[in-house]
Amino acid sequence: MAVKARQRLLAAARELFYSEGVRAVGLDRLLEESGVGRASFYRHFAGKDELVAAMLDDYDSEYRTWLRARVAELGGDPLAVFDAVAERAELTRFRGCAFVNTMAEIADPDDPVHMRAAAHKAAVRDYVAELLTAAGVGAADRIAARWMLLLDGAVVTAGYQRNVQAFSEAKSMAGADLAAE
Amino acid sequence: MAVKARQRLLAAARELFYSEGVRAVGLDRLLEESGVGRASFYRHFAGKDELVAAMLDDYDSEYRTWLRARVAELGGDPLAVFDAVAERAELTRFRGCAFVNTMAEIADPDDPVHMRAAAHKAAVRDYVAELLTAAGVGAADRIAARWMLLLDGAVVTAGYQRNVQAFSEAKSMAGADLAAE
DNA sequence: CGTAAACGGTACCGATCGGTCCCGTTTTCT
DNA sequence: AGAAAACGGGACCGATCGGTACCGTTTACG
Repeated sequence: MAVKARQRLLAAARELFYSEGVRAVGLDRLLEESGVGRASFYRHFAGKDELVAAMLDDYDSEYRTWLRARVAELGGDPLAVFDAVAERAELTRFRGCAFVNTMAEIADPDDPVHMRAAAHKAAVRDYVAELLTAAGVGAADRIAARWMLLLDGAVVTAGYQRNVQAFSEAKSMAGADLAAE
Repeated sequence: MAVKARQRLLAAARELFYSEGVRAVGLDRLLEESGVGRASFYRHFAGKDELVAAMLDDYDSEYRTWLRARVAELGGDPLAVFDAVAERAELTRFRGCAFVNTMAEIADPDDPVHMRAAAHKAAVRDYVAELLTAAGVGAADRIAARWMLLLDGAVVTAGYQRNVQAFSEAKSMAGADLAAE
C-alpha cells in the first residue's frame, strides 16, 4: 500500500467518528473501511481509545495549523476566524464540531479523550486572544472567550439546522462585540 | 411501588442518558437504576430507542413549560430567557444541552430521536420569537435565531468549561444585539 | 374478598463489542 | 537476492449489547 496503515487508520477514524460518532462505529467497521488488518491495528494502537486520542491530536494539530494559515491569508484580521471556520464547515457534510461532539459522547471530564477535546478548545481560544492582542485590542482574553461562545454557537446551530447562515450571524455579533469594547 | 414503572424508567433515562450519554448506558444499567424488571420495560416501550424518544418528548414538554413559567415570573422580558436557562444550568451537574448532546450522539438527521431533539430547538426558538414579538420587537424571527446561537454557545461552552460565566456573557451580547436592531 | 392487571427476577437468545493470537504474504531495506 | 519488518485475513475469546419468554409475586380495583 502506498499509504501506511497508521495513517489510513487515522483518516478512517476521523471520517467515521466524525460523521457517525465515536461510540457508534466499532472496530470491525473501522478496519473494513481502512483496509487494515485487525492485528496491524493493535500493532499501532493499544486500543480503540488510543486511536480516538491519537486522531484528536492529529486533527487538532492539522486544524490549528490550517486556521492560522487561512487567517493569515485573509489578512490577519481577528474577525477572519469566523470566515475561516465557515469555509471549513461548507466543505464536508457538516455535523458540528468534532471536539464538541466527542465531549458530548465521552462524558467523563477526566477521560483522556475528553481532556484532549477540551484542550483543543482552549488552544483555539488562546489563538483568538493572540490575534486580538496583535490587533491592539485590550481585554483580549475576555473578548476571546466571548468569541468562542459565538463560534461554538454558530457551529452547533449550523450543524443541527443544516445551513451556514449562523456563521455570518456570529461574525456580525462578534464585530459588534469588538466595537463595543 | 408508589411511582409507576414507566415514570421511574423515564426519570432514570433522563438522568443516566444526560449524564453519561445515550449509547454509553445499556438496558441492564437502566433497569438496575430504576428498579424495573426487564419484562416490564418491554411492556411499556417497544425498545430502547422508543424510551429515548419518549424521554425526550417528556423532557421537552417539561422544559418548555418550566421556561415559560420562569420567564413570566421574571417579568416577561425576552432577555430573561438567558437568566432562566442559566438558573437551570446551575442546578444539576451541568453537561450542556441534553438535546444538543443527543444530536451529537445520534448522528442520522432522519432518526426519530434526532428529529425530536431538533424539533425541541425549533420550538424554543419559536418561543423566543414569540417573546420578542410580544415585546414589540420587529424582525423577531431573525433576532430569535441569533439568540439561539448565543444560548447554544453559552450552554456548550459552559458545559465543557465547567462554569456558568458564559451565560452572563451571552446575555450581554444578546442585549447589545437587541439594541442594535 | 377475589380476580386480573401490573410487576420484578431470571434464564436465555443471537449479534456485536473490544481485544488476542497465529499464519502466510507483501513490502522494505541492505 | 536475502533477511527482517510490516502487513492483511481470519479464528477465536469473554463480555456486553438489545430483545424474548416464562415464572411467581404484588398491587389495584370491583
